[in-house]
Parts: sequence; structure tokens; C-alpha cells
Amino acid sequence: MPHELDSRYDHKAIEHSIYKKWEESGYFNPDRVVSDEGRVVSKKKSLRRSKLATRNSPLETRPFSIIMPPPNANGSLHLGHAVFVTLQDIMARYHRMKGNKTLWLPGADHAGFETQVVFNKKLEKEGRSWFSMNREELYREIWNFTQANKKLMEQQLRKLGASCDWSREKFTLDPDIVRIVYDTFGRLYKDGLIERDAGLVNWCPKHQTSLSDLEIKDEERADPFYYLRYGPFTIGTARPETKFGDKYVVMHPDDARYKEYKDGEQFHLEWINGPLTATILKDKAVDKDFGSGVMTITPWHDPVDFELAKRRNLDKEQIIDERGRLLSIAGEFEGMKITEARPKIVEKLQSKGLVDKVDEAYRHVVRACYKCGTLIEPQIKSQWFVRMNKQIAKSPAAAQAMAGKKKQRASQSLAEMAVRAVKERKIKFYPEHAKKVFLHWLRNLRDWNISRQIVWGIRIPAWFCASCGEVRVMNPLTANPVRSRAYPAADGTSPGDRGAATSNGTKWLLVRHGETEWNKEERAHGHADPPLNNEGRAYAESLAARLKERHIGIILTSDLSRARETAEIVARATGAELIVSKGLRGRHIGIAQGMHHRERRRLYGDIFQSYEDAPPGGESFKDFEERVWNAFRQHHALYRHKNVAVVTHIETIHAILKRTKNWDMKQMIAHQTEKAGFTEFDILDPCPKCKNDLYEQDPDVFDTWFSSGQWPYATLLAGREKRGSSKLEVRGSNIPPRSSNDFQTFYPTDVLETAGDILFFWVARMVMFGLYRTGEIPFRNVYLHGLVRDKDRQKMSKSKDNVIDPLGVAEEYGTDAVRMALVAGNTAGNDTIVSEDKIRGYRNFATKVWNIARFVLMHKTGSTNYQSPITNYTPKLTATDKKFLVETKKIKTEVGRHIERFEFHLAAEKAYHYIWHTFADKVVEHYKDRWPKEGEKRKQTKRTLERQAAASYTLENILANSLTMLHPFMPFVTEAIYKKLKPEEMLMVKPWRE
RNA sequence: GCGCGCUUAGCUCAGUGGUAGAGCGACUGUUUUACACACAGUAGGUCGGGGGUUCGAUCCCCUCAGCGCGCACCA
Repeated sequence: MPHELDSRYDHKAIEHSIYKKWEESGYFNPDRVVSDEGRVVSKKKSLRRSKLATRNSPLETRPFSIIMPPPNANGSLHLGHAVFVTLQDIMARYHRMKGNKTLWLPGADHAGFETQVVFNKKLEKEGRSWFSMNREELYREIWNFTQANKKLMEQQLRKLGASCDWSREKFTLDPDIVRIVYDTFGRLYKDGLIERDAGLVNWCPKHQTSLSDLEIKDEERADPFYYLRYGPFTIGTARPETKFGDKYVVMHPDDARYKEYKDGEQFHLEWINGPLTATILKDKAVDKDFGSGVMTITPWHDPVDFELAKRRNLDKEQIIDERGRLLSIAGEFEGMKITEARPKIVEKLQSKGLVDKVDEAYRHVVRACYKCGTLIEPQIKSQWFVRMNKQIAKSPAAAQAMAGKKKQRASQSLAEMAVRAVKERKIKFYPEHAKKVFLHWLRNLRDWNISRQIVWGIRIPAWFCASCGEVRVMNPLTANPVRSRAYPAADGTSPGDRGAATSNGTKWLLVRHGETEWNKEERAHGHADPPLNNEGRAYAESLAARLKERHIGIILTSDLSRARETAEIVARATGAELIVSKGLRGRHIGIAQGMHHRERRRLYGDIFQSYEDAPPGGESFKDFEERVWNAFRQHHALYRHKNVAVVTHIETIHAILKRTKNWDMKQMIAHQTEKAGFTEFDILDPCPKCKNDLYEQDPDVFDTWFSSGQWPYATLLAGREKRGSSKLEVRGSNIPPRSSNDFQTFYPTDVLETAGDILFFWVARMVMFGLYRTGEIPFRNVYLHGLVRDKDRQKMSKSKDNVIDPLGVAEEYGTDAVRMALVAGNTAGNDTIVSEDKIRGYRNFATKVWNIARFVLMHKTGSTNYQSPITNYTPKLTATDKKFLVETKKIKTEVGRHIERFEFHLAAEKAYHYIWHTFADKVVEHYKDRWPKEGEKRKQTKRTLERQAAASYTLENILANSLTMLHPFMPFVTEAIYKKLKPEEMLMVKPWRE
């Protein structure tokens, strides 16, 4: 019997195959136009069909687009993701049924720093760390890690019923996305909105990178506050360890207590490590009422002091290094961590009588890395900053280029552009008050540091001339190719480099040879010629692997075995041509040859540090450098258009670096050996300033939000280059070729639906970049959802063990139940409470819907269940039947209106309430009377049969409408039921208004 | 310090200028052929305190209190 239904809805048996049918139908792709019969027809044809044309009135065929916030490809989806999937899917499904050309574009984010931190935790468990890995290794491993997660995540999105267009899926590291990100960087640079500057950055001593102002969290805590005697003054500080170099003492110009002192006046004092000359400054930056009203300044490690020093052009000195240890200025405290040093410094100050008093319970706010909680140590660093408040001189070149027409706009900054768009109500916020928060933030915005000292991300497309430091910004994916060059994703530059060329297209690498027994014994080689040992050969193999992906054409090496053997191993692996050059030999050290380094330093230390003096029987550094440089220059002239690896001796590398970078001996010696062991140059068009062509690329990568901030237009433009989707074609469906103008069709997008906590991180940046590059807002509406909490209002976290795995509960109660639980009671901007009880409640509702359908199908015209003869009777609708029908349509319209107003909870609750408490409780109950009860002997007349036919018709109609209105919320169970009702059709594309 | 919210039934939350709703929970009854993942019913709130506007306020305004969040350079 065709309409036999079990009394329970078995989601497990059905969900997977339903999703598969949806996906294979191709209806997730907006390029498919749906006819009323549910078949796909070509666009031109479909418009000629009058029926379709009627339904798809101009209003309804307008496109509707949502770009999915790309989940981080570093873990599996949690309930927060399930919330966005549900809300966005509701909109997508509703608009698709309404007849809009609906695009929901999925993606994944590489999530730079976050992912590298997550990955590092994994490494730490294995006893490894990112700091002990080279760039390529680390990049490759994280690449594989994210790809695996991404795949998993896509499956999870499917499980949640996401009706997104997989053929347009994007990853933030896709080459076509990266190209656009590079382009934006270049244009911002040209417009003067991105500058490289030595600014004070938030430095995380654990992760060894700078962070933006948004990536730090404030933490209130109690620390001792020390009052120290600084000459005639008393200064207050919570950080005595930064005070070693303080030589300016500042007070407010109006402070009567210090009126006898004059700005610029100098005095001598005894300080932590001895006498010091200090200068008095009068400046309004000082708060008279705080502490003693006098402070000394540490510009290198404090934002206020930095600003003051910058404004008044004062000296700045670094006190604390990147690992959080004191530098040599600290004298006896050098090398100590600040936590360790602080009490000892205070002790010393005390012993010198310099401590006035200590306030032990001083409460203040410290800033910490938002990922690891390590205290942020401000440092001065040369980094790339986006100038948020700098006026763009003319209308932005970027927007003109993209819009293809001139946009006349007044001079304004990135922040002002965004403020204006919001104030002009071009972008609406849900909840509305988010607008105030948004504007408040924009108006207090500071420059944004986008440099990150990590590997995982899009490498900044900026090069520095190795000789004079001149900056060159270019898009390596579009710059004029001299020759094509393939960069694999794992080479540490960026996957965007694949198959692309830079303006000159070649790389020169200076790499060190493998180890010999002499190296192991720490004996100096000179021109002695021991072979590689086992470790040396193993190193050569790993070097070969590292170089293999770089398409090395030529390997230059010296004729000495250790270099030459290393080079041969690399040549075998890479297929590169080997060129042996005696000129590249290391320094000839004469009598010191074979000596232990310590011995050599003891006997000849001065000579080896000197430029002109030669050791007995050996070369002076000057002669050595000349010889190496000549050889290097000759080869460089011959092979500069090829990718070259120079496999040679560490002194040779040092000599080349010294010449290239114009170092003196001191600078060269200070250069760290391990860094020189793998030096990478790009050979570009000669530097306009100094005519040299060796460049080094900035090793930093972009803050991840710099790329995701461009997501709306990047995804839509990137899609332009690709036609069709091989992925879906493989599955045997007939997806038409990708529309070539996604950007024109779908931009600006309709809704940006995302978590409220990334309003600044993401939403604000998208608005600014969108306006800057396209001249238009990226989305018309911003809907923000809150955090998911458990029934005790607790934030879900692994440590609290209250995490609900969305896929787990979906497995147990059905995806539909989870989706309903996530949308019911979920208002814009507020946190959502989800408990298993709530999910169970909506599972019960799914069963309810199922059983309504069971009843309707049992009483359906033609059903064999009751051996109903009503098939032959024309339904004669009674007034009640009509009333019921009208009511359903009214509710359906209201549900739709709520969705359009972003009142998803009201829509869901309305549909729920109607279906359960009207349709089931009243309508179905009402119709039971039209059929004879069991055992009842009621005479079936023409009239009763007509009334039964009317009941059947009405019930079926109400069921279809109920399924329609519920489908956006509970897509699986509704589609499953609809399949029983109309086996040939698909509810997902059933017109909403039918 | 500045800004933004929240305070409604035991719990979690909706909601409206005309003296309140849902889910879960509690209690009573019911195995009636759509559904016990159900049905019928019951109890439970002076809508944080105070003041104002209004014919009328839980809803609008002011104020106080408690809670939460965001921003902020007080060394």
C-alpha cells in the first residue's frame, strides 16, 4: 500500500538520502530555474513559459544572496555553527520557494593565527612546536590539517541540511581569492591607506607575533604598585622592570607641586644600575591626580609613552626582548624573565633606598593574548598598518576600477565611509541597537596592524630591496610575467603563488651544506676537504625535499666535498643542473685549519674578526669576500633568470649577505648563523633607488581578517573565473555552466548573518573594504545572533563538559528537531538557550507532523485504508472547509512575513503553533467525524461521501501548505512527507504561494 | 570613566499602549485505530523598585537597584 506510514518518523533512515536528492537535483545552484512542474528548464525558455512568468513576477525573480560566514577549517562544527546554518538555511529555502534566484555561497576560512595556535597545541602534544619547524614543513602540515577539517566540515553542513551551492564553494586560500586580496593590498598601498611603519604593537611573547587591538583581552588584577625615588621626584609604577632606560620625567604643566621645574631642565640621579642624567618634560598627557602626578616614560613598551615620545621626538630604547626577557640595558638582570626579575629589581631598589612605598593591593587592567592569556608586551616593530582614519585623497581608485565607472565621493577615510553608509541606513542592523555599538566602535577606531609573524596565512606581497631596503608592493599573481614559475602551496609563500609568476620570476636561495665529522667535532674546515657524514647526507635529503617544490633550475656549489656532495643530492632530487665554482669555497684559514673553534678563537680570535688582517697562511676576510663576490656576481649575471640554489659554506653565505646588504664586519658577525643557513632572495626588476635586483619578501602574513574582510566581493568575483563545477558533474547532475556575472547579479548581498561577537572583527571590515573596493555596501542587512548557552545560561565549553555536539544530537533526535530548538526563542542579538529537553520537544513535534500526515494520507482520496469509495465523488466544500483553508494560507503568509522581517523565532513558533494546536488539535479532530467510527454502522450516502471527499481535499491542501511553511525550518521531515503526498515533486522547490 | 543591553510563571525565554504567553518542569485524569515522542485538564506571575506621560503601561519617558557585555593610555 503506497501510503502506509509508520507511526514514528525515522529520521535516521531518511535524512541522508533526502539531502542527496536535493544536492543532485542541482536546485542549490541559483542558475537552475525551476518551472512549476519542478523540472529544470533553460533560462530563456523558462521566461517564455507564461505560467512561470506569472509566478515569477519581477519582484520575485530578483536575486537573493547570502554569503556564508566561512567556518574556520581547524575543527568540527559546534552548536554556534548550527545556529547560523539554521537561520541562513531558513532564509535560503524560503526565498528559493518564493521564486527568488537564491544563492547561498559556502566557504571555509584558513583562520591564520587561530589555526596555527590550534595546530600548535596538537604539535605540543606530540612534543613538537612550530618554532622548531621550517616554514615549508609547518605550512604543509597545517595545509593538510585544514583540508581534512574542511572536508569534515562540509559533510557536517550537509548533515545539518544546508541548502548552499557547493559548486561555488570557496576557501580563503584559493588562488583566485588570494589574487583579489593581493590586489586590495596593492590599491590600499597606492592610495596611502596602508603604510609600513615602526609602530607600537601588541606582542605575544609566547606566540611570537603581533596582534591587533581586537585580539587582546583585558584582565583586571591586583599587582603591587611601587612609588620610586627618581631624583627629586617620586614616580609610581606597576612595572619597575621597564624602568632601566627611563631618562625623561614628565609632569603636568599646570601641576602646582612641580612649578619650579622647567620643561627641558636636566638633572642627575642615582638609578637602578648607577647614575643617570634625566630630562624634565611638561606634558598634558600626565594625569595630575594619579599617583604622584609624575611619571617616567618607556616608549618602547608603553602606548602612552610611545605616543608622547613620538610627539616630542624623544629617544626610544628596547628593554625587553621578544621572548619577554630583559636585555643588556638591565645589567645584572639581563636574560631574566620579567616576572622573575621584578621582585629582584625591587629588592635592589630597596637596598639603594629608592623605594618610597608600595601599594600592595593596586587593581589595574592588564592586557593578554586572547588565545593563550600570556601578558602582552608592547614592542616597537616595523609592520603594515591600515590607516583607518586617513582621508583618501581622491575617490578610491579601487572602487572605480571595480565598479567600472567613476564614483564621485567626498574625501573620507575608511572608517568614515562605513559610518556614512550606516547612518544613511544603507545597512540595517538586527537587532537595531547593534548599529549604535557599530558606530561607536568606528568612531573610536585606531590603525589596524595587519602583519602577523606566523606562517599560516596569505604572505604579504611586499618585498624589500636587500641592499637599500626600498619597499616594493606588487601582486605576484598578476605582475608582468617574464617567465612562468610554479610555486606549490607548501613552499611557504602562499598557495596563491601556484603556477604564477612574479615580475621577474626567479628565486635565489643561499643554503648551507650538510654536516661533516669535523663540524661535529667543532673543528674549522678552511679548505680541508672531509666528506659528509650520515647526518650531513640526511640533511641534504631533507634540503632536497624542501627545494624540490621550488623548481630549482641551477645549483651552484663549491668544489669542496661537503658542499658538492650536498649539492649533488639536491640535484638528483630536483633534476637541476649542477655548476661547481671554486670561487664559492669557504674562507681559507691557513694555519687554523682543523683546529677546534675554541682553540682558534683563543689563538686567532682578533684576526678572524678583522676585515683586513689575514691569518697565517690564509685569506683576509677582505680577499675572501672579493673572491666570493666576484664568483657570485658572475653567476648572477648569467643565471638571474633561473631559479638557483647556492649550496655552499656558511662563511660564503655571510660574505654574500655582507656585500648585498652593505654590512660592516660588526653587523655581519651579529647576524645569526641559523638564519643565514637558508636565505631566500627574489630577483625582481632592479631597485629604482640602488639598481640591485635581490629582494627579500616580507616573511609576515596577513591578519586573517584582512582577507576574510573581503569575502563578499572576493567570493563573487572569484567565481567568475570558473565555469561549471566538475564536482557536481561527477555526481551525474546537469548543472549549467556557472553564471559569469555573479558579482553583478548578487552583489550587494541581501543579508549578512553571523555571530554578534565578530561585529568588529569581520562585519566592520567587510563594510569598509566593500565600500572601498566596489563603491557599494557588501550587504543590505546585518543579522546578528548570540552565543549558544546551556539551560543554566552557561557558555558551552569543553572544560565545563556541557557541550552539545550538534551532529550528535541531530543523530539522536533528527536534524529538524535541532534546527527548531536553535531557532525557537532565538532573538536577534541575544544568546540562545539550548538543552536536550528542548530538542526532544521538537523531536516530538516532528513526530506530530508525521502523524498528521499519516492521518491525512489514510483518509486521502483513493486511499485503500478505508476502502474509501470517495474517489468518485466531487468534493463539495463546506463553509468550515473553506474557513480552514483560508486560515492556513493566512498563517503561511504571516510566517513568510516574519522570515522577511528576520523574526525567525516568531515564524517558527507561529508555524509550530498552528500545525500542532490548530491543524492537529482542531482541524483533524473536526474531520474525524466525517468518517464512521470503528464498528459504527453509518449509512454512506452520496452526501456523506461528498463530504468525505471535501474533507480529504481540505486536509491534503492544509497539509501541503503546512509542509510548505514548515519546510524552511524542518526541511527533512517535511520533504519526506511531501514525497508520500506527491512522489513526483520536490517540496524544496514547491512555490511558496501555491 | 564612556557606551550598549537585560530584569516577565519553578527554569529558559517570547510578547503587546487596553490588566499576560511558549517550551521544559509540577500536579490530576485518559491507552479513544494519526500520534503516550500523545490527549484532556489543573496549579503558578502585583511583567526588578519608585516616579511621570496617558482614559489606561509590563510596553513610552525619567530615576534607582541588580546583572551582563563592549570600548578606554591612567603610568
